[in-house]
Amino acid sequence: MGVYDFQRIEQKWQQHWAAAGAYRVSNDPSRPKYYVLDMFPYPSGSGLHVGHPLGYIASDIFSRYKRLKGFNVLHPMGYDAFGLPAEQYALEHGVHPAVSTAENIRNFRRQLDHIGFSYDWDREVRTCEPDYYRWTQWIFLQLFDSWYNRRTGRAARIGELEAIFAAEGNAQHECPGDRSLRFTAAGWEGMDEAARRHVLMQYRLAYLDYAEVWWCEGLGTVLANDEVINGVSERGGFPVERKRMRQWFLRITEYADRLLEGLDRVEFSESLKEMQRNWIGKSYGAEIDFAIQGRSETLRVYTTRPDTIFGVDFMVLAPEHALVSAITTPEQQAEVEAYLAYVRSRSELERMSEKKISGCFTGAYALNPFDGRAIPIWIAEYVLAGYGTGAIMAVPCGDERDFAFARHFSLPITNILGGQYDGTAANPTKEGVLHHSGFITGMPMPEAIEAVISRLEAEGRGQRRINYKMRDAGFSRQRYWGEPFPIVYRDEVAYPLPESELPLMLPEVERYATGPEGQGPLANLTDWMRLPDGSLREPNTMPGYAGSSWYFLRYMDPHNAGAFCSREASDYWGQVDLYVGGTEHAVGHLLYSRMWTKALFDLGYIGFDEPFKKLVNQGKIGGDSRLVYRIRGTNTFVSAGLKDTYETDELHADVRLVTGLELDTEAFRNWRAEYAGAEFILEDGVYRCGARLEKMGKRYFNAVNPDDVVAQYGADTFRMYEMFLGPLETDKPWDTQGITGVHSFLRRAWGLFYSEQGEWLVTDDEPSPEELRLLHQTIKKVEEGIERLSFNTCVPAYMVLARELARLGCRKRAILEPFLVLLSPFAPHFAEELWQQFHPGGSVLTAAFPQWSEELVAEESIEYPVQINGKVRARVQAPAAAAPAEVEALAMADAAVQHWLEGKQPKKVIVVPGRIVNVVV
RNA sequence: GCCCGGAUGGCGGAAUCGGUAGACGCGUUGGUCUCAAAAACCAAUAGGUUAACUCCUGUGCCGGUUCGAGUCCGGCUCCGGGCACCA
Repeated sequence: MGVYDFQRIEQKWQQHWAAAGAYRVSNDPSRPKYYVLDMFPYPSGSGLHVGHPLGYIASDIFSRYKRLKGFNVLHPMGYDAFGLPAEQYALEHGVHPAVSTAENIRNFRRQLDHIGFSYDWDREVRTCEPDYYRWTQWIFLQLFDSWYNRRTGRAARIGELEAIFAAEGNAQHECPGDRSLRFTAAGWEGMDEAARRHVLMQYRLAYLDYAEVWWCEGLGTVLANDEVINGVSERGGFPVERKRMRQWFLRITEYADRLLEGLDRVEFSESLKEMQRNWIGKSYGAEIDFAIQGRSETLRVYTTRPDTIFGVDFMVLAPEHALVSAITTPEQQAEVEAYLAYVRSRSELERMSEKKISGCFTGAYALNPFDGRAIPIWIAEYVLAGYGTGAIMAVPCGDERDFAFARHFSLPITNILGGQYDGTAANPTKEGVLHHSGFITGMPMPEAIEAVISRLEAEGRGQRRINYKMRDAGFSRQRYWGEPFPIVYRDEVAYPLPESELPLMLPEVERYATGPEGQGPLANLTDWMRLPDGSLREPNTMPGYAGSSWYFLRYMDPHNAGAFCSREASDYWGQVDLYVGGTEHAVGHLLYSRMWTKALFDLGYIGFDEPFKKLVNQGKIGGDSRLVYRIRGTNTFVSAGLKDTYETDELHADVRLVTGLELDTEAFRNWRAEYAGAEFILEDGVYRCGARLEKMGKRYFNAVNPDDVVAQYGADTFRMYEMFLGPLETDKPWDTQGITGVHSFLRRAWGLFYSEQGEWLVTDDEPSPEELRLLHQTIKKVEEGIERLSFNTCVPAYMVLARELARLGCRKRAILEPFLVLLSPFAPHFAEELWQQFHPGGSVLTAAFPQWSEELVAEESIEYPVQINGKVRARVQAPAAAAPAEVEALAMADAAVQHWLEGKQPKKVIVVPGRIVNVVV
């Protein structure tokens, strides 16, 4: 009892909390709620290193603090358990993903439990459990059964759309899948079931479409862009081809504007909002129709700069553009075909990374809609088929890419910028006046943009248009370990599975190999694939982000067998008040979950349309690697200081074999078989390692396991130290040495309560004003620190208080009891153990966070620095309540001040109450 | 190239509203204790200057606003992150 026996204490309280269900939380509408969420982990096989729990610790501290402040806090944890790594492990080792995933989860849980988190484990979710993915499938069906009504700006039921079609056709509701699709009520009436379903599919929020993928016959699989090099597969060198395959998509593009607008209503970091805005990539411009010389077709382009239309010197089509074959002249035929063959051989990845200037003239000419000038039409891979109309008007004097292209092919360049264009580089300015530009000559550019669009619209040659970079999200994976689609196909038409048949269970498979035609492994299960009535199942599965797009809702009502989450529960818990996680999900998970939330809101299932009110991105903890230097071709290692005299190879040594920089050479020999016979060239009798900061991870042998740290110093020290390392949001290196400072703070704090002999030292004496002031200053600092998530500034506040109390010999209950409450979010086991002495059978978890009082925080007297002409020359004491005039009088009477004034009269004296006296001479 | 961040002792960092720069911890140095070492405890620790009291310089660089700038404004440099043929 005398010394701080953290091992005994922590084990005792972790067991006690678990047994008592101390962190169980109920949906209690009579109490104010607060929802603190961590991004749930993917349970990988390698377990946690000290970088992983950083965000979990921060959110745990905040949760505990909010509980002490009287909130009913929802603080859950679960696992994002479907995904690729488990399936690859299955392929290589034959272990069922469910088995390896369960094993990994057990290991994660064991590690988490040692750190003393306050999760309500009764609410745990696992995305791979049928009770969970049943609702992932159900939400997918809601998206399938919905369309986005652009007139009301929200999703609605597909049945409503059918009624509209029957009444008036689609004139009021442009088809997002095919803008040219037009039909009347009579047209709808005339369609058969399959045709109608086909039309509806092009409106659905979850829809089926054909999309191009790389198909490799030799491997019998679809390959990702990065697996294709120079037209052959990276593995095996088999040829690949573009193949259109049926894939599911989410129509997230319909939500682009609301995803942008919603960012103004949430507290995310500016950089993260910017990432999302860039990803969505909204741009304002116009579509313009160019006539093609001698042909009836028109060429439609998208541009953000319609004002530069008189500077168009050539047109460029994407190689995949539908008009290419039609407009190519016989003379250019051979050249165009050769170019298309070249483009087809290049992967998307190469196309984007190499950025070669390449292209080919089609022989055709477009006509400028205003001055009728004939403009050559080229094809080039720098124009992307998937953006805008897949065709551009090139203005080389104003666009860098067009300029480079014109230079490369020696095309003439028209100057519409006057003196703003010098002929050596394009000038993309939007501030200037147009030259040689017909009816807009002399007009400022922003004005000209409007003038051109108005005229185009009046003449029916173009229209205002907004474009987005964001594409609809691919939702099919040719994989096994994911949610099966609750869909059946009859005559190639997709129908939803009835709700009563959910969940559609993921069937067992013998092997995880890809199915025929690039389909998922499920396609190998012919019995499962074909239903008794002859309809077919969907062989692919949903992507990893399906389950993670709504998990924060399930925590609110995790055992509900009748709904994904009752409206009652989601109305009570509402938005996640604080969401903590890494930036790696900036444009994936965080966009998808925002979209799903908006769709569920539109359909009336929840009452809010942004899932996360405030988001904090914790920084990464870097690893401090240790390097050893092996003389090339030998098994002899040379100490860092002497390495330059030899030719060496740098290798990583496990950080656990090194103290400071000194290598335990014996342990190093035993570490791995290849080093068993290692020899060492020492300096000053020791082997010194080199050091480098890099990512913490297995491959650098610099990962520090929290289990080891907790075993040596305890969970409370570990928690405090992780916070003490620096601001939550910045990247910072791990330094195992530094932990002793925090650990000895806890030991000293323990010493305030117990003597070394184990006597309880706390008294019931009245605290002195100084002691009260110290306490209240600390309460204030800690409260303010936690509120603005500056956990790193709280730890020094505790340290100063403990030091000062020790100095004063203060062991008074009136001070130490609130100190324990203050400390409990950071060091819960420590606080709980000592709290027992004050409240046997009670718990610090249910205490109230102490209030600080302005009166007690205030000093009796304040020391004012006195600046004379900007330099601090003296300090004077003044009563805290002194008015500025009194402080000034006291300062002027001070001998040191008079000395510095050298008899001169001050011109001006500024007294900032409580702060400073400034004298200008 | 574009868009966001950031730069403070030997190191991690603090300074919340424009008001004593360097809290707190690590490391280092010295001391106490010890046969010795470790641990623990105490003291010093931005740089320069001084026997000392002092004084000067100092928050990436240049300039500005202000009685007063790490903090605000203008112009750079470097580092980190994101996006990248999106017309």
